[in-house]
Amino acid sequence: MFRHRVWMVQQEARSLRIAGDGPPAAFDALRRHLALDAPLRRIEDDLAADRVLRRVLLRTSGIAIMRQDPWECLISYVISAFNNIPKIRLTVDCLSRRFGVPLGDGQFTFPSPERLAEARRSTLRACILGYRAPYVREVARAVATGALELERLRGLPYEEAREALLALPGVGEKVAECVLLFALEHGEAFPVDVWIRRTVQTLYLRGRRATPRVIREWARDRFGPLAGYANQHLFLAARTGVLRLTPA
DNA sequence: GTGGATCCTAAGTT
DNA sequence: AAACTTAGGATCC
Repeated sequence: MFRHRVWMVQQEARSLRIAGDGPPAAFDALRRHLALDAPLRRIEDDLAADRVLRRVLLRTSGIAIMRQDPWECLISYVISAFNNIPKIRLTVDCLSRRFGVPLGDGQFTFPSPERLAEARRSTLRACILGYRAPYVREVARAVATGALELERLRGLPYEEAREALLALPGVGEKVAECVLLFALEHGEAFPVDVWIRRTVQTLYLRGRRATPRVIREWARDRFGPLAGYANQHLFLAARTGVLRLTPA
């Protein structure tokens, strides 16, 4: 589902087949949403200058970083903290059913900031948010009142956009970097979770330990505007197990 | 082999 | 720096 419309997107050998009825403008918007316009050849050629990535790319080539909706992305990652993926899905589905707009076919849109901002804490907790409930509501309130203008962060320098996100409750370094990279088009963002940390330590630091902050700064220094793409190739390789990493 | 109790884990942040 | 909600997976009867 994209912008209140249901689309069929099917993976082909080296491309995507998109089906759905809507004006050409909506189709183009979906293409940009999926980042089908990203210059992957050039990006990967650049990254391949790095010895480690050159090897990783053999297994991960072809991925693009979607341009997600900032609001939906922000809330989703606030929910993701210290949580697991199946449960994150349950929560997002629950919130959509209770606060989203029904599309008539059994599906619901992601809830608006306004609806979440006025949600009762008890209702939020019913969606298994647990201790994150007040975070979600406060973030929703910041967006609903205009105290936080997410779209404006897109055009700000990376550091400034980052600071604005970190000021929100429930948003730490990792979540902020995710929103910067996946929604706000800040390509130098480098989210460090346990997988990325382990991978970087093993492949680049000879197994030596480093804090998330050190790793993030190291990555930005090394890969610049492509740090985010480097991150995703390393992450995918780690999670799909093609690197045979020893757990740290 | 199936079912249920129990323990552990999980896309971090405060 | 310890504590945090809680569903799902792993382990063990």
